[in-house]
Amino acid sequence: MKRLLTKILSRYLGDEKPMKIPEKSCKKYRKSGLTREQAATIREKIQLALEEDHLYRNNALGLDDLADHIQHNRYKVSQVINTYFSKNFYSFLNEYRIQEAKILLEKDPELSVKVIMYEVGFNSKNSFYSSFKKVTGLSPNDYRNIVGYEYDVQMA
Amino acid sequence: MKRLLTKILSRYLGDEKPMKIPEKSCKKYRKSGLTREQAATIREKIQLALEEDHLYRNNALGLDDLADHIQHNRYKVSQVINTYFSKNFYSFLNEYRIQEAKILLEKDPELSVKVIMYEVGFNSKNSFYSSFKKVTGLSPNDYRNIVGYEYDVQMA
DNA sequence: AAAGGTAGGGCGGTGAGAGGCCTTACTTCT
DNA sequence: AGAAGTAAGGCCTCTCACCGCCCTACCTTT
Repeated sequence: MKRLLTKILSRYLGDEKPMKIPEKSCKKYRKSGLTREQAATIREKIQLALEEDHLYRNNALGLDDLADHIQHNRYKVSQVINTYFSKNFYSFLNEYRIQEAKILLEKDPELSVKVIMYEVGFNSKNSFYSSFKKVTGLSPNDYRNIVGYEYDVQMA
Repeated sequence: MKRLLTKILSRYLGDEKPMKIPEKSCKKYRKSGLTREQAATIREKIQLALEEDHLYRNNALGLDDLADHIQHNRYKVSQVINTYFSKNFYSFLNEYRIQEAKILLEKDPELSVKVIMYEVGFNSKNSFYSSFKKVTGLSPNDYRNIVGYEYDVQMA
């Protein structure tokens, strides 16, 4: 348990997700024929596709599939993700997966890590672990334990 | 008419379409994860899509649509066209269009060039003319006249 | 005036390279 | 022993910058 606490101190503090909005992305838009309005539309559709339709649960989802789903050109979809969210496609996609994984880890302690991994759209342990660590700074089980611990603290 | 004859002499002679098969394309295949068997499969599907389904008549056809139609990754489809047929997507596509245009020009002298152009999948004069010239060496009307002329000669 | 033909701008395709995913195999922890 | 986590390597997808084609609009020819 001490080990976990040191992990909290070293990595989990101040982890409130910067979620930085790009400020000088307008210049980039000029490079291709993508208007700001169109970019905003595409952005919303992308978010709907993931948040409402949970496309990320499809473990074979690719950029083409997403572009298909929202009926927009793949180049533009890629560009919007890159410039607006400052991420590449997979990083963007996986954050949704990890987000759901975190919820499942907290909500249902009986679910194995493996089951959760498949549930949220990953196919392999390794991908899941590395993505999870990249986002949260912790491995899935550590995260589960720490969230449980913090929950206890708040109760006390 | 003299002008047409000089055009025949200068550009139309020996126009029997080389149709060169690529010989050293194996090297390129190694670069990506595309096996020769897969490439052959994709190649056949591409040809079926165009020759049987006449996809080229769709005036908005893009690489993505073709890839969708035959259910293969767009990069692989592109690679097969590039390496196997030694052409880029549009050149490849347009040869099918021009091929049908030539037939229509010969078969039905009443059809206007514009109608034929739309019929075979082009949207603009310019694209049609330049593509047609690239393939046949002549403009559509010249081609029609020359073919008619040669036909008359053969009759005589 | 209508058909044939020619020049710029934007979208789409291309190719090389980076980075992520997946597989296999190994180590650690319970 | 089984589940969790890590590491290395191959394959595949995405990305970025560039190039080429298609389209709009304007001349030229008949």
